[in-house]
Formats: sequence, structure tokens, C-alpha cells
Amino acid sequence: MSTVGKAASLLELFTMAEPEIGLSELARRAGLDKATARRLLVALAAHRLIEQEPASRRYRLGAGLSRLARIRDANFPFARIAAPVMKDLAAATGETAHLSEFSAGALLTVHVELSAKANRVNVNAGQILPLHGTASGLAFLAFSRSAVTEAYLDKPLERFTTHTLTDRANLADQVRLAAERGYSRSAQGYEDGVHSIAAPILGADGHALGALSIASPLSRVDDATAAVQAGAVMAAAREIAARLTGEPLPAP
Amino acid sequence: MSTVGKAASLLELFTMAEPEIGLSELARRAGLDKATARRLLVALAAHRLIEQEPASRRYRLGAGLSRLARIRDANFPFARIAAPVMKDLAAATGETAHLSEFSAGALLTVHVELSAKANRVNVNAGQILPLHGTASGLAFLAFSRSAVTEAYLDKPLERFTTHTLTDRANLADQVRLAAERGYSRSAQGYEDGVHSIAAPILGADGHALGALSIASPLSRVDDATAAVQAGAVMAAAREIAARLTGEPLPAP
DNA sequence: AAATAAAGGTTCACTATTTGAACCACTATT
DNA sequence: AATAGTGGTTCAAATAGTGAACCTTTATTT
Repeated sequence: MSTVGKAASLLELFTMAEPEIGLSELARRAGLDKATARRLLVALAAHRLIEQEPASRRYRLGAGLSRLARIRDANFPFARIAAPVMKDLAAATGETAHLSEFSAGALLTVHVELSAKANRVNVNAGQILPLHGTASGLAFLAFSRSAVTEAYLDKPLERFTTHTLTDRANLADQVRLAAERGYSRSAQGYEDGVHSIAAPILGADGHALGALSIASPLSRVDDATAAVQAGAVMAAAREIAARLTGEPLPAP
Repeated sequence: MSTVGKAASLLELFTMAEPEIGLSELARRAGLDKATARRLLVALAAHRLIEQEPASRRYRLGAGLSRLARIRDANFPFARIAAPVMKDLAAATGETAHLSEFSAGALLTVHVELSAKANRVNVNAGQILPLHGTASGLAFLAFSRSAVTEAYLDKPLERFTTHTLTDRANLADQVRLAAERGYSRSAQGYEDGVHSIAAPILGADGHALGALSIASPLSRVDDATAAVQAGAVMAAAREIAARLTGEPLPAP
């Protein structure tokens, strides 16, 4: 492994549960010699990626990481990180993929990858989606903090089509089902002739930040294609979440 | 320079203004060969510290940084980072140093380093300080967002001693003076017999997160010692801010 | 449409950086 | 006072890093 890789591995040893670690322990866990580990730590410390508690001499993650993360987070929002994954999803399913972010009580569409087919569902970036009546909304509600979900369920629910879920009990059932399955399904709840399957995008705390959805003309979807779409949309949503929150890569 | 140092230097080339950079440009600015720069970038990317935009092939900071910064920020609050600097400050001035953080409209004392002298000012961690009437509060107001400062000035101001500033115009003058000087001074505004000099702790956006203060028995302070304390408290406050926000170290 | 200049990326002989066993100095148990 | 654990240092040996020269692609200029 490269020296840089070893140094990065040292950083990855720190966790929420164990945010300070001594030299010997670090070397042992990283599988490095103590001298090597120390040299790497000193190099990292010179750039504030690591700092050492003066009293205990233990090491911890440095303030430089906060600074760099600020730069990243300010410049690479949701939509930009998700776009390449969504392009693949739209290509693989042949249908329109759209991503939405929770904001002020509703979902805001932040990115769309249109299907290549002539007969397709069109969604515009910037469009506001209600939490009931869209698959995206159901997926989001199913993985929100329960306080948020319940507050929403208690409000009156507007009807958009003859299929819109406006009954609290029915909606709660659908939310429960989505929470169980990991994805939601909705047909014509917001617009006639449109079928959608959606999965939540989960933040670092396990709650939904938004949702990813595949929208198809109703005529093109049966239960078998819906199952395929559900698998694809969940995998893509997990991938986007991983790219956002930076879960460490599985060992090679 | 060590390989790890070179890799860290690459990370430091990314800024708010320029969050994506191409390979040649990175190599040029870091003073590295293109082949070397790329090898380092690939190693960093393997740990999500860097990622590459598939379309433009330009590089940017990776999601792993967000994750590591979350771990750090969750575990090392203000008080812990500031403690060593405050210990030095208390030792150098011979007076009690206390640190406060803005929270819910007032300053909350989060750490105290007591003077070694028998005759000293005692402050307790957890103590709530009003924004008017303490040097810490003045320093904080002087470097808050103007909306916050003005909202506070418009509220009625409680009197604690005969010296408390309760007049809006007087208080506004003191705040303006503190903003000019970079530090604030207050005698007996909150407790009789206590003199304080404070400086703001500035966050990454340039606004105050809290304040650092030196409190002395009034009898021990004249203008000359106050000037010395002002210099020391401003330097310490800057040092704490740097340790919190991770400004890059000056080149060696 | 051909020519130029810049980009990203790759190769491989050379060499400088990294490595780790053995070493202190110190502290807490036994 | 003996033992076993820290954190930290040294230097000959070995490995990992380097960079000039190369290729391919893309954008700009003539």
C-alpha cells in the first residue's frame, strides 16, 4: 500500500465511539510499525489533519478536516453528487429519474435525468412535490423522524387526482409499507397516467434528506418491471447517500 | 517533504472559490510532477478524500472529509479545544480566563482557567452572562451579525450594578469601540470589584461564536496592565479560532 | 482541414524516501 | 525492584516514490 494510503488508514481508525487513540494502539490497529505510524501522524499533524492532545499525548482528528469539509459541503450539493448515479439509473431502466430534497415542508426537485424514450414522463427541476400522493413523498415520510411524519399526517391532505391518498389511515399504511420494504410505489397519485417508485436518500443520522424516484408512463409498468425498478432505485439511492456522507469504501 | 505532506498539500489547494481543479493545474501549483500528483490523487481517492468528476475529469474534495469532520466536530467542542490555550493565557497574565459560547440569546460559560493567585476572580463553568454589562458580551456583540446585535440592543437592558450599561446609546458606543479595537473592556458592569477584558472567538464566516475573557480584581488593573491583557486575550482568541476552524498553518 | 497547444494519463530506470528492529525514558502495576 | 506497558528516536537496509519522455484526446488557431 502507498504511504498516503497508510496515512489515510490511520485517519479512518477514529470513530464517533473512539475519537482519541494513542500511538501504540494506532500502530497496532493499522498494522504499522510504531515508528512508521508516528512519522505519518507527524506529517498529518503538520497539515492539521491530526492533532495531539498535549496532556494525554493521544491523537485525534484535526481541525483541517473541518475546514476542508466546509469547502466541500458548500460547493457540492446533493444534485451535483447524485447526477452521475442518476444518469446510470435512467439509462439502465429506460425511464425518467428525478431527485428531490426536503425543504420547508415539501420536496423540491433538484435534479432530473430524462428517459431516452419518446413516450416518457417529464419532470422539471425546481418542481415542488407534496409528501402525500407521490412515491418520493411516501419514501421520505417513511424514513423521516417520527415527529416530522406525524405532524405532516395531521394536516389536511390536498387531492390532486382521483387516486390521491387523502385519508390519514390509508396514507399511514402506505408509509408503514414503504418503511418495511425500503421503497414506495404510487400510481397516479399526483398526475394521471404516471407511475413512480421511490427510495429515500439517508443522511449520516439515518434519516431521510430527500428521495430518488423513477417515473414511468403507467401503461409501461407491470409488477415485474416495478420489482426491477425498485431494486435499481434502492441501490442508486444507497450509492448517492454513500457519496454524500463518505462511508469508507469496503476493503478491496 | 514527505509523501504524505505532498498529498496534504494537494488537498489544501482547493478553496471555496475554486473547489474543482484539473490534474495539470494541481501539479503545477503544488510544485509536483504530473505523474506524482496523479498517483497521490488516486491514493487519496481510494479513501474518499478526493473524488473525480467523471465528465470533466477534474478533481475535488471527497466525501470522506465530510465524514471525518463529522466525527471530529461531534467529539471536540469548543471548551476542549480551547483549554490548553486558556491555561497558557491564565499562566501568562496571572488572572482568571473564561470562555463563553453564544447560546439562546446569552453567553454560556463553557470553560474556566482560574488564576493561581489567592486574590482572584472566581467564575463557574455553566454560568450565564448577559450580553450587556460583561466584557465578553460586548466583544460578542461587536462581532455578531448586525441583525443579532440590533435585535439585542432593542430589548430592555437589566441593571446588575451601578455601573451596568443600560442606556442603548452608551451600549452601542461601547460595541462600536470594541469592533474598532478588536477587544472590549468593562469594569464592574456585572459584579462589583471585577474588571474584564475580552475578545471574540470568530467562526469560519467571520462572525463571533463566543468570547474569551480575562477577569481581574479591579484593584490590580491599571491602563498599562489592561493593554497587556488586551494583547494577550486577542492573541489567545485568534489561536482558539484557528484551532477550531483549521486555518492552514503558515508555511514553515 | 491541417496544425498547434493544451489537457489527462502511463511507463520504467533511477534514486531518495520509507521502513522497522532495537533502542531510550518514563509510568503504572505487580 | 521487577515487569510490562506507554510515547518516542535512531540508522542501515529495502522498498516505494519519482519524473522525463511518451501516448491519446480535445480544444483552439491558422
